[in-house]
Amino acid sequence: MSWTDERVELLKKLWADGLSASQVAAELGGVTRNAVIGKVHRLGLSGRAKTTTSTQRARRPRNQASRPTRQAPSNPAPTVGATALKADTKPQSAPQPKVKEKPQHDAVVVPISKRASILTLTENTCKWPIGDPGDGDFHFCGCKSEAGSPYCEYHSEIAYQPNADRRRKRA
DNA sequence: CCCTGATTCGC
DNA sequence: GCGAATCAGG
Repeated sequence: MSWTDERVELLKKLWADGLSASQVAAELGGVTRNAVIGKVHRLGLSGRAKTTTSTQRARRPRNQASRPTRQAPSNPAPTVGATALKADTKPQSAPQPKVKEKPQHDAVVVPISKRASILTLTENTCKWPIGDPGDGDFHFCGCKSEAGSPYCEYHSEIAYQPNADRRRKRA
């Protein structure tokens, strides 16, 4: 994937918009965050606002040339539907409503939607829709989602909530 | 451990 | 020029 002008434009736009390199990479598709960062640097727009402008990082000392030939990780191709939000309920491990409440630290915070756009969604971002589709204010949760789940911790519970009354007289 | 960007270097 | 590897900080 070469950097076309449009690609670069979008890159700059997203970068300037405050999106992280990984976000931009996920949006662009076909590129890793490293590629994005590299490109950003080459373009000369590093450090848009504030970054780890502290220490000088550690420059490559040397002897890194001995790198095995493993630069082809075969792109797994992201599956972020950039058009329709298909309900890919694919709980491979059967989402059993376990009662093992795990009070780790704090309560599950949620109402903090990152206003994630359809493009910023990745494999590990909560795809919980917020707002009305079609409405300009429609967005997604965007929080960190559990591995294998399209939603974050909070929304997963809602999504996989066991039916309340299933004693519907089934034929 | 997850993420972030930064830098260097082989291609 | 490009991007992986690696680093370093949060």
